[in-house]
Amino acid sequence: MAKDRYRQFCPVAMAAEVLCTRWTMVLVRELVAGSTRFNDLRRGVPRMSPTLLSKRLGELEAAGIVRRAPIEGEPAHLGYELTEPGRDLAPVVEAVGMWGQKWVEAEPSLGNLDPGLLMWDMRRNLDPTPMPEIKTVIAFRYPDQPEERRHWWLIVEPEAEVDLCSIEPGFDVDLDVETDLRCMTAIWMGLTTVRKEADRGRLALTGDPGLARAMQDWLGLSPFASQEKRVG
Amino acid sequence: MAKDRYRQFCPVAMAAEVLCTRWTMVLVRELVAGSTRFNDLRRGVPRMSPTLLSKRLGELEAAGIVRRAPIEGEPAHLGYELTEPGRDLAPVVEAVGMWGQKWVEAEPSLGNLDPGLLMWDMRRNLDPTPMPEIKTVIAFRYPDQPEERRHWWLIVEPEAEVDLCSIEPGFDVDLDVETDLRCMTAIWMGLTTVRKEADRGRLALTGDPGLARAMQDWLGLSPFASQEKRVG
DNA sequence: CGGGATCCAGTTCGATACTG
DNA sequence: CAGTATCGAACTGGATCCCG
Repeated sequence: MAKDRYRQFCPVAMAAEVLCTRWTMVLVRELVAGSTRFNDLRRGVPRMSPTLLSKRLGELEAAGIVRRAPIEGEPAHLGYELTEPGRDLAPVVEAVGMWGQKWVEAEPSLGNLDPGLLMWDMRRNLDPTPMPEIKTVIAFRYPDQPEERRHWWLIVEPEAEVDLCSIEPGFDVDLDVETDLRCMTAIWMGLTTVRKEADRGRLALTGDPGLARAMQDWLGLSPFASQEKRVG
Repeated sequence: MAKDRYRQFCPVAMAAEVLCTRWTMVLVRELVAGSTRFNDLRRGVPRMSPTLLSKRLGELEAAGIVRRAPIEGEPAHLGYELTEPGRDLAPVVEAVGMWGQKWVEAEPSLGNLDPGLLMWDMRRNLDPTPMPEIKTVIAFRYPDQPEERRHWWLIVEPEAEVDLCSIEPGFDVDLDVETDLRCMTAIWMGLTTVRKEADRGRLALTGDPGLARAMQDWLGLSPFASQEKRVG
């Protein structure tokens, strides 16, 4: 099957041969979102086996979508970098995601909860602008989750990438967010808001009141949150 | 594998679960292009087994993308009709196709020649506006193709669907087009033009001179022909 | 002819373990 | 950190057959 694929000259078919194999679209989303290291990519597609991830990356490289390039600051390691054709896949990912947000029912999506994925996405989209310009630590607690996936910390420092930990980082916590994973995911997806859920008592904020009030602002939502759902 | 798929709440992943299984994107392209009958769909995805086509249509129905509906004029038969979510996949198909047209090299595409597919697509996009308002028959001959795929006829009648035959329809032919399949496909894809190929002697037009002159106009090109290629 | 169902062989994928 | 190795399970494609 590897050799004879759709055998259609149509560009949709030619593109689908590369893009519409299992996991590829999700992997491309990770790449477009900015991950370049093998293990960072793994965090974005945790259920994909490393074997298959490696294979898919090889296929994307062969298709000219990614290229191996030294990781910034670590010249010894090669990461996976999008080429120009690869970056140009952003509209494809966007179209797929917008369609999904609009037409896939919320219930099945919220059946696929994963705190690691959620926190990894939140880490990426967090907007420090409305936060104080000092190191800020936000703790998330999901009491409905098993012990090892229950506690997470986001560490925001001016002029640096946001850090995500799943083990106590040892710093003072500025804001503590306690909620169930489903609720936090729904907020992230734009299906509800911090205020609504706080008012309903499904989300508790403890600590810096200013930080608590601004949560909806610094919490960057999913890139697709702006698209209204039309179903379920 | 059928039950546990990506297990990600991300809309890209939820959409990809339905759209990015093998053949599905190509099938959706056919549906978006307007085919509704099982056997019309087959002509658009000739290398897909009927078993798999049937299965995929069932999945699309379960996903709310198509619905069974009586075929116009044939109430006894049920066709596959796009629902509103299904019609809303047009931007996704468009994004994928535009990317393919822009970034997939021409050479591999032109290695997937198929006269049946090409003629089926041409039938669909032919624009009768610049043609005389009477029944017009155009014959295509591909001398490089095996006997049974060599001759094709498009029959254009005012106020009717364009008809495609692969057996002599018995009507007078108004224009005869003789070329190789690769050349005709490249024209259809917007990689070259009727005039260029005629000048190079790779395409011969015999019959009604007006019809011949206007060929580039009535020959509707691929929906992606307007996107310039950036590679090979 | 339209619209499938069945069966079989060949691939691909997922889970887990392991290595440089 | 960055991948390979392995093996059973699931999926795909092709051929064939069926039914109204």
